[in-house]
Amino acid sequence: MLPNDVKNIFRNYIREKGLRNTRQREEILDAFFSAEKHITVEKLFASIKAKNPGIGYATVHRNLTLLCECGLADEMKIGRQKTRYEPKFGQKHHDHLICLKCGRFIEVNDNKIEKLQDKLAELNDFIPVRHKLEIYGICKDCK
Amino acid sequence: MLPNDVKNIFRNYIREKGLRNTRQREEILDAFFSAEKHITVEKLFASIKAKNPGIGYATVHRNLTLLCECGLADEMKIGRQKTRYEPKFGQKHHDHLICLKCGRFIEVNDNKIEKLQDKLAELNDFIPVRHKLEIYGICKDCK
DNA sequence: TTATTATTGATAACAAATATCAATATCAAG
DNA sequence: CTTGATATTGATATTTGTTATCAATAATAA
Ligand SMILES: [Mn+2]
Ligand SMILES: [Mn+2]
Ligand SMILES: [Zn+2]
Ligand SMILES: [Zn+2]
Repeated sequence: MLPNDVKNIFRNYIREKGLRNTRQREEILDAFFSAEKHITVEKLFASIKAKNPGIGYATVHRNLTLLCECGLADEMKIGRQKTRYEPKFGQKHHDHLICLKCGRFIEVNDNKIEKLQDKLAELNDFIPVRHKLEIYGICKDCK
Repeated sequence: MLPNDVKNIFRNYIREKGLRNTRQREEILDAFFSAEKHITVEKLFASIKAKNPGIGYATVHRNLTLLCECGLADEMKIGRQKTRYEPKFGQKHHDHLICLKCGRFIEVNDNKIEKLQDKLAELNDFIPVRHKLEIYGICKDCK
């Protein structure tokens, strides 16, 4: 079961925008926060469809977009792959090590790197807003 | 005019693979190394077509792929944007600051960051192969 | 010069993301 | 609890960027 805070963020966002809550929305929210991180629409759709064959792909897609809008999800594009989504709630920023063999995502954070990035931006008279650091290589299980 | 080394790398690669050199290939090579960095197929195609209306989009695309294969170009995907290509010849690795307003790419390199990345990978029992660091924000001309 | 076959350019096919739309469900108001 | 306005859904069409196809042409080696 997922924290009530998460549900409330979503429900409040929906109400505030004059939208409506639906069975599908609750299902998608639940499934998304229970599923593997960095999931594609396709996979999330499949997992929901297993229990609710009536669900539509477009509905899942649309609601993932909504989840991004209200800050409960982040969209990520890795190379030519399909867009992935990762649930976001009360966790700080992180970067990824991505295994070239098995595709595993390892979440990492290095405060020194983050600080140096800010320095680097400043040095170039550049105001950093967000960043993406991906290290591709071979994970311990694959070597 | 571009260094003869570049032309030779391309020509040698072509010969070694049993391929053939063509007027279009020379044109594309020239145009690519004269054009703005981080260019899309579409833009490169347009710039070539201005002088040679007969050129085909697919030909430009195919040859950019060839250039990547022989190490004279790097492909880069930024979010949902079209694939970009950047010429590569005798220059070391760099990362990018990307302006959210004007789209400008600023090339940067920070050796400390690179070292820390390797450390971070090692700490996770991960063999780094390549990485991508993009810092999005506002460039000095846009703020 | 000739034969072989890689290349080209036009266009078709493909895949992912998004838009469309009629049927349906939500929910505020009475 | 109805009812009416309208947001949502699910099926499918459209769009977009990329890649494949193929007949005509051009590049190379013999
Ligand atoms: Mn993550
Ligand atoms: Mn660059
Ligand atoms: Zn792995
Ligand atoms: Zn700018």
